[in-house]
This record gives sequence, C-alpha cells and structure tokens, in this order.
Amino acid sequence: MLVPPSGAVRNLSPPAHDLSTPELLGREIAQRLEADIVTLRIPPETRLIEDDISRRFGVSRSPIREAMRLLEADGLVLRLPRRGSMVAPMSAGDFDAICVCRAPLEALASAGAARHADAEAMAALRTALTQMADAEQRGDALAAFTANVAITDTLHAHCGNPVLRRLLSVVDKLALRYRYCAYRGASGFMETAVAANRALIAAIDLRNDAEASRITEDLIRQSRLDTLAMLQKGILEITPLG
Amino acid sequence: MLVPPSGAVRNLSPPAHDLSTPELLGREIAQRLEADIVTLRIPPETRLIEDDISRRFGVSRSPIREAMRLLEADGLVLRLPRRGSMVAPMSAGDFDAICVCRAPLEALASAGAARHADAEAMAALRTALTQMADAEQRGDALAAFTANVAITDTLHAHCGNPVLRRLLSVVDKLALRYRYCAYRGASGFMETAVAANRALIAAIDLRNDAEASRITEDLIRQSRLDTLAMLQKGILEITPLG
DNA sequence: TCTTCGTCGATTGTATCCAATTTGATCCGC
DNA sequence: GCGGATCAAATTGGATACAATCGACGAAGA
Repeated sequence: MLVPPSGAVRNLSPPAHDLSTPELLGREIAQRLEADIVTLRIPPETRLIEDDISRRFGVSRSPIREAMRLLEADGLVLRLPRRGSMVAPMSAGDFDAICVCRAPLEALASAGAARHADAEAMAALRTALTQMADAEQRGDALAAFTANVAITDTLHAHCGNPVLRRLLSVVDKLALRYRYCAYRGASGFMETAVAANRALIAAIDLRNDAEASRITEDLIRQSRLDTLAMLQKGILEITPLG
Repeated sequence: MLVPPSGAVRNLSPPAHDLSTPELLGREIAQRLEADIVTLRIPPETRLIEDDISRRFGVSRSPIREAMRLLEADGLVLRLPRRGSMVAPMSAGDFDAICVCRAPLEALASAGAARHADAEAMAALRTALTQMADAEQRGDALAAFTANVAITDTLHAHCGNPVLRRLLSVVDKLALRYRYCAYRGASGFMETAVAANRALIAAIDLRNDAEASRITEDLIRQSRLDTLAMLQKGILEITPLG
C-alpha cells in the first residue's frame, strides 16, 4: 500500500525555499505541488509525506496540511484518513470519465464566453492562439500546451457563470495531466487542436454561442478519442496502475 | 464581528460534544455545519469565527480549520485570506448559475444510473419515491425534501462515473439550500416534483437512458423557473444581501 | 470639519508538541 | 515452516502557543 515508486518528490525544487511573496504559504505550496503533479514531475501514486514536504519547503507542517487539503479538493491527491496522501492515479477510465463531464461544461463555458467576452478577453484569446500556432509550427509541445491552457483559462474566466468556473476549475485540473500527456505524446494532435481552437475563437468573436458550444464539444470528443488511442498504444509513459 | 442574526450557531448540539465516533473531527464538524447551513439554521453571510466554533464544539482550532476548508471546497463558505470565513451568500443569480450547471450534470447522472443501477439501487429509489409521495400527500415539506435528496444521492451513487459524482457533490451542495427553500416555500411545487421523479425512476427502471436524461433536464429547468418565481415574489425569507 | 496617521483589539496563520493509529517486523507457538 | 500475537517505528491527527495581519477607533494637523 502506498508504494513510493521512486523517491520522486525529492527531484523538485532546490532544497532551499525562496517563497518570495508568500501571500499564504499553503496556497503557494499547493500551487507548486500542483504544477509538479500536472507535469508529471511528481508521478501518479507517489506518496506525499507531510514531514518530508515541510522540510523540503522549509516550513512547518501546518501550511503543508493546508496545501494537501487544497490538492485533495482539486482531486489531484487522495487522502486516506490516517494513512497519508498520494498523488491521484491516472487511468484510461479516469480520463474517459473526465471527458464525459468536461464536454458539456466546457461547451457551456464557450457559449457563455461568446456572450460575455469583452475586447480585452478577445485580445488575450488571439494572443494565446497565435502562441499556440507558433509553438505547433516549431513543434514545441510544452509551449503549445501552455498556450492552450491559457485559452481555456481565459474562456473560463469570461464565461459569466461563477459556479461553472468553480466546476471547471475542478474538472480541468483533473484533465490537465492528461492534456499534458496528449501534447507531449503526438504531434498530429497539436495540428487539429490549433485548427479547432482557431474556429472556436472565430465563433466567439462573432458572438455565435451555439457554434462555439458545438465546436467545443467536438473538440473534446475528438481529443478524447486521440488521447485514449495514445494511452492504449502505450505511447504515454504513465506509471502502470495496480 | 460575528453578527449572529439570531444566535443561530448556538442552536445546534448541546453545549457539550458527543462526537461518539469521531472518525475524524474535521469531517464530523464539517458535516454538522453543512447541515446547519443547508437548512438555513446558520443563515447566509454569517461570519464563522474559528475560535468561537472551536469552543462550541469543545475541540481545538485544528479540526475547525479542516472543517472550514472542506466547506470552502464545497462552496458553502467563503474564506478571505486573513479576514476569516462566512457562509456563502444566496441570490437569485447564484441559483440560476447553479441550475445552468446542474442541468447537464444531473442529466448525465440519470442516464448513467439508467445504465448502471442494480436491483438494490432501484429498491432504494422506489422506497425514497414512496416516502416522497407520502410526504407530499400529508404536506410534510421537510420529509419530501429529505426523500428527494435521497433520490438524487442514490442516482449519483450509481451513475458509474466517479468524476461526475465529485462534480455533482459540489454543485449539489450549492443547490441544496435553494432546494430546501423551494420545498418549504410552495406546496404546488412538491406535486409536480413527485410526478417528475416518478417518471424518471420509471425510465431508469426501463433502462431508457435518453428518456431519463430528458426528464431530468426538464425537471431542473422547471424547478428553476418555479424557484426563481418564488424568490422574486419574496416568499422565501432569504436574508437580504449587501 | 475633513483627512491622515498611529495604535490597539480581534482573528487568522504558523510553529511546535503530544497523542492516536497504522504498518511492518519480530518472536513465539503449533 | 507457517500463522498469529506483540512490539516498535513511522506518520498523521489534534492541542496549544506564538507571530503576523487586518480593521476600527481615535487623535493630531491642515
């Protein structure tokens, strides 16, 4: 139980801690851990021992526990009552379940953004789209992924529905690891993603909410199929599950 | 500081604490507070001061903080960085946003339940439906509400999608206060709700997932309109917002 | 009288200490 | 040799103490 596949947690961040503006230690640490989890620097099923992490960040266990609870709320770590925490496993089934939920929610968000996006938001969308296309051209998967995340974040921020934003923040964090895999895994994937995002942003620009909704659902459905295929072909090195 | 509009927090649990099986204090306390928030015994916008609550439950602040974080994750309380927590406000706009998100998710859950529900689940659904109908007959709003919650909880538990369950647990907790209001507010509401739930359960029994999905969406759309009307007519005594 | 600054009380954030529980291993008996 | 009970180490949960921060109140100056 809770097999630490590799002392992975140790590989992140220099032993020191430069929490420059620790607005709140717990949030800060949660964000850092989240980034490491999403990019698989901390692989799924890694045990997270509070005392360990607290030493690594040079703080006490209190903010660590806060961070763990935040990550648990996001679904990125699992916490068993007195047995500790571990990074949530990944599986094809989990990804499928995420996509099923993401499809209608992201569609709602795109439709909302088509109705509510202002000039500033549109500018941000176009900028991110350009960055994504450029990254795709030069085959920079990480940059394309980052730009794509920026697009979806902007959409969520302007969907005009706070509850939807909250739900999307949950399901989207769950999806992030898989999206990261997809971008790293296959280059053909990026091409279609760029095209779909371009069409989506065009629809939003025209205030065509129905079209934006439709494109988004298609996009998620397609990326689901692609990513599942990749997962099954074993292209993505996800640690095998028990 | 701590404006108890009506010593509301004090009305729960005898001053002592009989946490009989405190599997985990934080969860236990979160559940109690959640129940009080949902039933408006702790009204919206009530400030929740950790030290206060800790004294009330006879425990230290540590588990209280855990509880607050859980409630924050559920969206029932708002936590500002160094300024404390308060019960999330209620508003017609918030309710509307909740319904928009609930509709597709509950529809997915009903469809999933139509595919996955076993005999035991069906029995639970029928039992709850009977209780709901009985409660409606004798005008017992609280019992009808409770039975309805049991129905939706059973549906969620058997939707076959863990991610969907997680999302529904979030949005449903947000919706719970408004649903409670709706049942207390108008009796005509209960009648249609019973009929719709009966049709829904029949569809699930027939494994007709499309029909179950459709009924659920209609049900939420209708209850949204009804509840909004009630809210606007001021029937429901929601504390006015700032 | 209005504005601004400083101080104080209230409350949360962080650190540390102790208790409870789980896990794994060792030892004994069969 | 194997299974079950017992004990020790590791780790989390809870309590308490201390520090940091925010908001309000009040005084001083323009």
